[in-house]
Amino acid sequence: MRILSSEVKDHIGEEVQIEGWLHKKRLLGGLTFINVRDRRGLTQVVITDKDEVEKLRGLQIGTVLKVEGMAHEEPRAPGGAELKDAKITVLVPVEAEPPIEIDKPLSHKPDNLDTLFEHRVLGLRNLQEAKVFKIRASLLRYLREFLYDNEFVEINTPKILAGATEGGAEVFKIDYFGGEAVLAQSPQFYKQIMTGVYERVFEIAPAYRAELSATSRHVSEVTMLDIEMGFIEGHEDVLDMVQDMVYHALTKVYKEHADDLKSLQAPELVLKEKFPRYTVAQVHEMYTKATGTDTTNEKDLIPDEEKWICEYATKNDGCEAVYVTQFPVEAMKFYHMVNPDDPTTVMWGDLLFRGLEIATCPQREHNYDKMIEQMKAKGLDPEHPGYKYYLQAFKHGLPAHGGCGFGIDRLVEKTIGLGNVKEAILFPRDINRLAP
RNA sequence: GGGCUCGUAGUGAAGAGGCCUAUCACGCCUCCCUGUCACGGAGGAGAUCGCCGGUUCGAAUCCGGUCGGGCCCGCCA
Repeated sequence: MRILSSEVKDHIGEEVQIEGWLHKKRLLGGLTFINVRDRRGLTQVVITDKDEVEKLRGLQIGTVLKVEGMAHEEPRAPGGAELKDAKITVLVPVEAEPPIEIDKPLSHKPDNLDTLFEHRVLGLRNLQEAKVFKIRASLLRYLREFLYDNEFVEINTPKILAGATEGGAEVFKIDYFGGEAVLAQSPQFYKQIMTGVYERVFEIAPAYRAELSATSRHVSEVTMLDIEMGFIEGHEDVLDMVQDMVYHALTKVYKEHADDLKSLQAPELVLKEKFPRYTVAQVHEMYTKATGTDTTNEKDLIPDEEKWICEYATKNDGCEAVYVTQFPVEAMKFYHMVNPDDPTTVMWGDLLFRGLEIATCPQREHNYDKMIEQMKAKGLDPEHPGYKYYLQAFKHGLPAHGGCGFGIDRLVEKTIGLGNVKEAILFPRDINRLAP
């Protein structure tokens, strides 16, 4: 009967059996230590028998082993317990030398990322790399937990579409039984439609962006958390919900994974329950005044402003997450709602965290006639098949609603303090990488 | 798409016209070592210095091209 690494200490004085991967050998002559890795972590095994040590000869890191031995309490062993008088059985022999190191931290220098991803299959077995994706899983878990607790229904929408309609990013064209289709760059239309069913919905799914962007914050396949909620009383309801969700997930993860985050050298979390909010115009004005670079005519924030306002908010508001609201009407998409109190701005806020935009949170125009009007103003044809089904939902009644498109990869990157969004993705896809 | 950068054993780095028959660390192989946990010690194998061409008596090093990365901008989340 197999027990796990974390259970060895509960079986002191008993003959136990563990199974896992050979993680590290340390031969000290008459005494050999090996670490065996399983899903819970490492078990230290002490081997003194020459014949048992000889079984390990030529076997590389990654060998799948069964180890039977006596569980001993041992203060000198990691975790306070180890296996002694061990008998080793090789379940899957491995003779190939791993191309990268498994038991020492891997280089994450930008110049070495290509090697990191080239050997990703084995590099992910590195304990430090594995921690990144455990933390990612926890973030997703707590985001989901918050959304379920707030009556959001999890949905799945199609990723193969007839044509690009959301506007914005470039799309991938694919061959669809001889015809042309595109990969979804956002589930936005579908989630808005679904507010007509459940009021509150969310989806965690990939989105595909064919942008020729080669930066530390872009990939071709991203994991998006898309949220949409109906019957809002104003844009603030959306911002509050997303804020509370992020606060919930980050504080939980920082508590649960304190040790892992520390070993990954993640920054200390500086967060307030209520995130500071500044308008785009305010940020432009403050940034221009502080740096001398005039951004007052920019319609969006420039990347350096995103960094600057986050540093400003951390210092002055004690919060690394900050909302930038009221984007200028020049940047608006046809589905945005114009600010009723100020027609030069749109009900649209971006959530920034540690210098990077991680979510965009707009309120949508929900009035059918106004939508048609706004589409025509943008030169779009409401009769176009790409808009037909979408508009049907409005025609038959959608409440005031808004939501967010939330970049999971970027959240993981910034939570851990990584330098490139790709480091937060198991197998990243960018303009020049499609494998592994 | 534009600008700027970088390609040296499996991995990470040093070398910046001759001292290079290319150095170091990790990993690998052999040997020694009974409490290691980045174990330690001795030895060994492993690189046509991304590729092509040029300058030079001489090129890892300088120049041109090419291929492949990276960073930033634009675009975008």
